[in-house]
Amino acid sequence: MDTTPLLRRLEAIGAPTDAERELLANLPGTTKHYQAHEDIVRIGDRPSVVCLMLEGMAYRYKHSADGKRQIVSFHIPGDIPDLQSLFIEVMDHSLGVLTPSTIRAIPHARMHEIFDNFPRISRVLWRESLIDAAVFREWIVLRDRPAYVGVAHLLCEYFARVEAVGLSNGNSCPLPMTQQQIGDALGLSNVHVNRTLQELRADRLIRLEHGMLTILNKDGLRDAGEFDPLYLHIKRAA
Amino acid sequence: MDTTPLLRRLEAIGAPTDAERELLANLPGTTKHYQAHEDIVRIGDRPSVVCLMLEGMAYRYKHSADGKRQIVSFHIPGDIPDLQSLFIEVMDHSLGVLTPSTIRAIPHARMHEIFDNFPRISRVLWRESLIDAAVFREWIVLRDRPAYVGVAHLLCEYFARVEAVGLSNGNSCPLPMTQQQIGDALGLSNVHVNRTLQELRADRLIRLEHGMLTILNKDGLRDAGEFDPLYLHIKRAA
DNA sequence: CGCTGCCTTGACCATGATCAACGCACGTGG
DNA sequence: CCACGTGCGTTGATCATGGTCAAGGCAGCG
Repeated sequence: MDTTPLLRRLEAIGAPTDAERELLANLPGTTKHYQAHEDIVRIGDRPSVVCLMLEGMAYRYKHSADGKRQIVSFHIPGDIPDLQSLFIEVMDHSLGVLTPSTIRAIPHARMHEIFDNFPRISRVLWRESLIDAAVFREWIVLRDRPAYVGVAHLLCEYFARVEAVGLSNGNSCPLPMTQQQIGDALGLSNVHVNRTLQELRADRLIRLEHGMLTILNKDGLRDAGEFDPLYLHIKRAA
Repeated sequence: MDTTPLLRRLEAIGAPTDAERELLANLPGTTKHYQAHEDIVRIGDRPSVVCLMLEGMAYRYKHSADGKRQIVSFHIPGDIPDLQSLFIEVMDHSLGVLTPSTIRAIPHARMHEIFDNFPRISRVLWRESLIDAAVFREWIVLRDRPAYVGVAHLLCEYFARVEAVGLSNGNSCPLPMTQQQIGDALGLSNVHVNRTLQELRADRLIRLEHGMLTILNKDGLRDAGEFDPLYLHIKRAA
């Protein structure tokens, strides 16, 4: 079980103890694999486990009344996208995977034991859930910005998060979402996302081929996306 | 110090112990008053206290790059709008009040002591912060719906939350926001909010006068706003 | 009694949706 | 090895929701 991404977050808060490292290396629960487009939990479910992402990419979504899929977040290794199920019985949204993914399903009771025995882990996860909320706030604001800003911002945020868990390579990282899915996240049509990405390419800010994103001009993309990473509250290990 | 709204939430989770009631009646910290439009904390601040709303109404906001105010949440008595400052050093948004308000400023250290001594309070507040996030998710989706739906939804949500802490009166409650502020929350212009409210009135769904909202047709407003309160996870005391 | 903030109305305009069609790459089976 | 199917990206044409600008009304308050 590769829990490196989660360990990185713990390291950013402070040096993990041996007991904490031991815990992460031997997390209780069972490892599961999902095919692309499968759902992990659905709205209305009452889960008894939480999912730690080990590999792949997941997203949370709802459907609006007219049937459109609305993506509210993307999740990468190290995230626990359904942590809320520990404290809230019924799911108010669904969680699916974009790419073939591996997760660790940890029973709620085990998580509560971990909270009792490792208060620092509990604090890190509470903090993570508050950052989750900070990202939602940012997306609320994003939905009022023009498409060019929104797409650029999404790419900046995504890259920053992927980089923070060590899954980027220089200025490149995998970008497994389709243009349709980017649109579902930003409230744009796939057609308009396409045109916007073309603009970003024409402006020499990004390259996008074979599911790989390369940022050609980091400052330019940041400015285009009005991106200030403060709200991600990313800490780097000392 | 009237902590009835907060007590209601504790009651909804389970019968509070005498010690818990005692704690709520004598929360540490200092009581403060704010004038309408004053800010409690600002983006970039590093607060050393959290604010429990006792009276009035607050809101969290950011400014987008073009200078527009973007409201990301409204807060009513019983809320702790800046709970995140306990775990995240720097504020990534601002918190202000809409109406003259009374809050209890509780030092972070006191809050952490409470968490250590009253684990159930800690769980309730973690749960609250997750519901906070659920509301943000709903607002993300809302910003992709037509104005008529958005405004109706906002009113449904607001009324449900106010009712849950016992501050409504039948189908009426105070609605202290201006149309401009409703627009800042939904990403609409004040002009369009005005026209949308007129439609809702013409459709006999609401009455709105002297800062009081009256819901004339609850089912109708719910349908108009595509409102399903599941995401608020409101529990009622048994 | 006059300000000031908020609500209201009208005219015009732009961003991005929708609809429709085509291209293109990759995977699968004949 | 090629033919076909399918999912995704791309392009063009038309349209609508809601923004912007500008002006007036109205109520509460000093």
